[in-house]
Amino acid sequence: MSSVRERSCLHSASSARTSSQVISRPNLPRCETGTMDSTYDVLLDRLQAAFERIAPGSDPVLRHSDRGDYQANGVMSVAKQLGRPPREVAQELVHGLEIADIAEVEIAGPGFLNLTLNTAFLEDQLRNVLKDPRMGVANAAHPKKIVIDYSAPNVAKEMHVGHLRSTVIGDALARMYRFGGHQVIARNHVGDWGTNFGMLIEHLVDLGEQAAMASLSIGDLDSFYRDARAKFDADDTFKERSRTRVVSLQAGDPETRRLWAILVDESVAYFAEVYAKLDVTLAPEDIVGESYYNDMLADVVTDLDEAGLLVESGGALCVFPAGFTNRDGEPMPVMVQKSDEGYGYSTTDLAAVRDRVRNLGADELLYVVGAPQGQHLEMIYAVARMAGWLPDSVRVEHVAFGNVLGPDRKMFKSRSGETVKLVGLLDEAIERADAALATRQSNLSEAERHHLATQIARAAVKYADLSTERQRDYVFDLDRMIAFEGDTGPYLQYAHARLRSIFRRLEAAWDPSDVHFVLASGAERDLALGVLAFPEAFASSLASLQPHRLCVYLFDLAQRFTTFYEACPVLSVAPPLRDERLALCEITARTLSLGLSLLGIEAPDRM
RNA sequence: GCGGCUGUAGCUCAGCGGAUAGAGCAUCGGUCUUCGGAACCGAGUGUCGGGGGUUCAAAUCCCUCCAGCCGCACCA
Repeated sequence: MSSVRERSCLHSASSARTSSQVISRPNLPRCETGTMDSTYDVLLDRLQAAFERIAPGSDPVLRHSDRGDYQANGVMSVAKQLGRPPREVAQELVHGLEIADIAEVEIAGPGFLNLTLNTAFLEDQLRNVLKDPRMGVANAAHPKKIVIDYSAPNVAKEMHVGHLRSTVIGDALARMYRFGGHQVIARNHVGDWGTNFGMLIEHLVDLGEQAAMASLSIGDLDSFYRDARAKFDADDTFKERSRTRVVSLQAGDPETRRLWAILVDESVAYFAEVYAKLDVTLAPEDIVGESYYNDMLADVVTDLDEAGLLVESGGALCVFPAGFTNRDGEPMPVMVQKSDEGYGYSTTDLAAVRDRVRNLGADELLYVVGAPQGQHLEMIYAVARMAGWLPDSVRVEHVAFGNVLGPDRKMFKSRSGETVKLVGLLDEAIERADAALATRQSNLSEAERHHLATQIARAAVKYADLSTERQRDYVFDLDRMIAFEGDTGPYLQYAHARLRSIFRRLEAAWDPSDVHFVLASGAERDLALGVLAFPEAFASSLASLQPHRLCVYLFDLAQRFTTFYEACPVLSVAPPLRDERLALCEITARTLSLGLSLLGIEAPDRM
């Protein structure tokens, strides 16, 4: 029944954050170039050199630790491999480890290497970060071209919470890839083609162009679609007109195309409003909808035919990739041409793969699409590989995500059982943030307050979506996500605003180039270690295509800051110490701001 | 039936082969004449869905069972 392609599905579950251990990853992609090496990379280099001498190819398994700052867990497996006692191997490793200038090493337990970083080394790293706008993250040495398919709303249909997930996750990944030094090509695969357009265009004709445009331009897309659908189901004459209209559309009839363009233009203008409200980077030129591939479809089928892959089945032309069976155990088809000779979305998706690899030169294809599309995409990849359009050198990932659930833990629906409009949720979040701001004494103007409320609301909604592991479903709970305490976007913004406020109150100038880091207290040291872990968190988050890892890191950093903030006065202490603490604040503020920006979240200076 | 995802504290969730499983919320108790209290500190609770297996080491990998959600050709 639902007809327009629903790429971004609704539904899924979720999760939390914690202390620094979660940051560490084995085999992180190296930060290849840049003005400085990240703390993790420096440590890993030294350890790898020592491990290499004893067991070539072994992994030190470097992780954050609560026993030291870091721990290397690789000794035990190396010992096993060599058939020697682990402690003995650890001794030998430590003996050959050139690391005294950066850390102290202690062998513990069965053979763990606990590493405690020297203050002098931390100072070096902090000074580097202080003057590095990239906060220690290097640009990729080998930039790749990444095509990210995300958002994908449908023409003449409302954007709902499922589109929220695709849009927010896709946008965060796009920002992260760009920051990493890669070239991102965003592809907003808008549903602007297909049999539904017969009915939509006829409905437009019935309403009259002006009335239809008025209806669409106020964002009343759902009722437009619903009314068209109702007529289609109830009225055989209308149904017949719709079918005829589809044929005209596909035949390129100018008048039909003109009417179609009205629907597309009005919808695209509406999408642009939603994107602006969400503050996502998607631009009009990123919209490359299904219709774009229309002219390539016949060619796709021809290519498949020439490759000898086509099979006729029930009058339709299909490809049967190996390994996919239906509920009767029979092979499952990818139908590339229907029995009425029309094309379906599979053909469009194949054309898109071909276009993105062949014409755009993509090194990597990402599909930020709901989890239920998984099998479909797998089959598309399989056929594309069979056809030679998708070489092994091109990485393809389905960046799947779970559903957004309502309070009842079922698919998020309004009281009347309809899908929930995305703009409605955003507006409600803005209202709540605005009301909360209004209760605090502030000298903000109405306009300033509304702007701030919008920033907070976006942070609340986006962070709630991003901070959970993608594949899980999560419950959309506005109260929880907009709370200013706990693991929320507004909490992170607040931490940042407090930091900025310190600098506003700073009366005398301070010289960042002449700061000495003593890190005398635990809170200062913990904060320093926190900021220095940013490159790891970023690399891990990007490599796994899991923005929630960056969220977990930022929340941990914010907590380290507030602990520091309680324990360590900044402005009221004398210069050497004051400047050190100011520097820590400066680095922390910039790291929070940068990290949030990579998630598509703004960090206002005051709130 | 086949395939996919999920199952960790009262609730929402981190934990991606390592040492005593961690956060937030909620609860209880503290701090504070606030560099912005939208804060901080402390306390408690766990058959990591069950059962096998691999491993020096398993919430984590493999198998199996249970529960929930989702997908499986002419809609996209």
